[in-house]
Amino acid sequence: MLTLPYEEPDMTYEPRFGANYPRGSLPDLEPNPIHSLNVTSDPEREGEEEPDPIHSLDITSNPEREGEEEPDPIHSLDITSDPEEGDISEREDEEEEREDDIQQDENGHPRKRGPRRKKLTKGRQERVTVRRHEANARERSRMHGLNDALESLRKVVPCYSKTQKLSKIETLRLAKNYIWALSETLSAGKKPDLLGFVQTLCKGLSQPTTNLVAGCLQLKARSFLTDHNGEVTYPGSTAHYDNMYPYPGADLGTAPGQACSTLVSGKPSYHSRHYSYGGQYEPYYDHTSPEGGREGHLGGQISPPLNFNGIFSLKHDEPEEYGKSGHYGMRYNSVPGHGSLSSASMYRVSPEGRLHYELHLRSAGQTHKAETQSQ
DNA sequence: TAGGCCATCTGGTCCT
DNA sequence: AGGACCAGATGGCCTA
Repeated sequence: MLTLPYEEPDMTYEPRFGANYPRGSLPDLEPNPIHSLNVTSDPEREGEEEPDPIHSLDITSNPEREGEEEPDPIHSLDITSDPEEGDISEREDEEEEREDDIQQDENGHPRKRGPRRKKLTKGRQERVTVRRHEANARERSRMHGLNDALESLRKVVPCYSKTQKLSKIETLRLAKNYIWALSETLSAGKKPDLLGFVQTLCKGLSQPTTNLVAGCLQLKARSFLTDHNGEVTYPGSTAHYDNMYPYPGADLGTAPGQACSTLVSGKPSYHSRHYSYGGQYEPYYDHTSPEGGREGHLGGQISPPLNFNGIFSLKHDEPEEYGKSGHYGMRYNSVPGHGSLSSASMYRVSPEGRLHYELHLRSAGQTHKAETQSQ
């Protein structure tokens, strides 16, 4: 629901292997044989489940089989080699259990020929099962780690709510936009344009996520919606701009009405939304968005314009306060006496506490306290 | 009920 | 050889 087709050029691709069988081409499955581990295909064994035509184990690691035809497009169990085959008694055991090739498949077509199948011994079957279970556990653990990292990411992107979590894909998109927006701010070397910042933040996000971010940022989503082409549209009134965010004029060192009046009076457009914050800065949105607003410049490459030979430092205080409220604001804080804009600070504000993010730009000859703060 | 999102299982490939 | 990584497949849950 949250996810809309994003601007990834093409999400479809050629699979590396033959795993993507058209579902229609598969035989009808039992109600739920899906993930069972089938290590035998002996149809005579009573009381056992039907082999899963999809996920049954197919171990064909015998290098001698290279170049042979695939034994079966569906992963039927076919264990044809075992590194431990040197054991004579086991070999005899296998010889007994070796089954003749089934001459016909279920459709009456002759089966492909290949190495004669042999059934698993109990011990080997157990080993296969154990290895599979271990691999499953590792995979679960790996995915949990991935999800943990994603959760960490959720907490540092501008909109975080425990009650309404961003989906994975939206989290990544928002994070990318966030990085982009911050990078633009840094590369511009001037105080950020709030509206533009939020617009960049919401580029390509789904409507629900845009609304969520808007809610978090106390903005009206419609004021920075983008159209189908990724262009920002302003559907009419701008009257609500001045209550989009509680503009911290004091924090910015400008009169409260100063920047806001620019917001209201100026018809903002994505390419001309340069608020004057005192009028001392040149327009800096000469390029646009993470989503290819600069045709021919990035050539489809989506990467933030981070330069300056600088680094980010993200100071995230009191994370436990985070998420206590679903209502956050964003404000920017100038540092008195830092007219050079070597440092820009940004807050996420909740009623309970203020989270202070400081962006420190280290450029030639500049040293900032970020370096002295523990990471 | 359809669609989105997610967790999980699974097997192929790559890497150490 | 074994683990990591990846992507396909599937079912469950939730929401509009």
